[in-house]
This record gives sequence, C-alpha cells and structure tokens, in this order.
Amino acid sequence: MKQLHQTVDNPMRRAFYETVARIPYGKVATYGQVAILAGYPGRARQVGYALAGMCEEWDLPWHRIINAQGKVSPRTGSKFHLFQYELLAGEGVAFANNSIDLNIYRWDPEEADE
DNA sequence: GTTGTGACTACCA
DNA sequence: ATGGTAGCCACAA
Repeated sequence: MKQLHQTVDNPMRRAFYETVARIPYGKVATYGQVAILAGYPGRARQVGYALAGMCEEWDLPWHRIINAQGKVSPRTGSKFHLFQYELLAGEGVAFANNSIDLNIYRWDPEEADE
C-alpha cells in the first residue's frame, strides 16, 4: 500500500485527498464542497480530476463524493460509478430514485462527527 | 507555446 | 425538466 504523502506532491491535490479522508461513514460530500473545505473554492473540477488520479489505493472514501445534484457522476468508459452505488448503499445511504438527499446525508464538518 | 478535455457548478432561457 | 454558456484549471498531446 503506497502512502499518500510519498506519491502526491501537489499540495492542492493532497488537500483534496485529506479532506475526502475526513468524510465520515454514512455521509457524502459534493465535489464543490470538498474544494471549499480543502481551501480551494471553485475548483470542483480539480477534485474530480484528483480523484481520478488515485482510484484504488490509500483507502480513501472516494465513493462518498457525489455531484451537487446528489447523484453519482458517471465516468467515461468505466464502471466504477456502479460500484460506488453499492458501496454507498452498504453504508446505509438511501437512494430516492437514483439520487441522494443531500439535506440528510451531506457531511457537515461543524457537526459532531469524526 | 496552444488546444482540447473533463468523477464540476451556477446561472439563465 | 432540458440545454447552452461561462467560470474553473491541471494535465496530456
């Protein structure tokens, strides 16, 4: 298992990864939210890009990242998004017609979690 | 150097 | 609801 700090030099991407790592079990966060919490507001795209650069390593809860519409963003030419549904469902996250209710499951760092 | 692309978002018609 | 546009910007070609 490679360690995060050994392979990620880009401070922004590392900030994204560390933010993602703090999302508690059973909660989700949007790309834009991660960008803001990491200290890079407005760079939601880079979050997705950074996530694409890791995929299966570091034990990051990548599946807890969804888009602002409460849905799992489809990947181009990959089936990981299907896997993502299973992982979330396995954490008790409910889907109402393919979408997640952000009012219920969105991670709020201010709350008493982690 | 320039261009095209993308696990995004907000806004507007 | 759907579709276009404009910001965002690292990365690969």
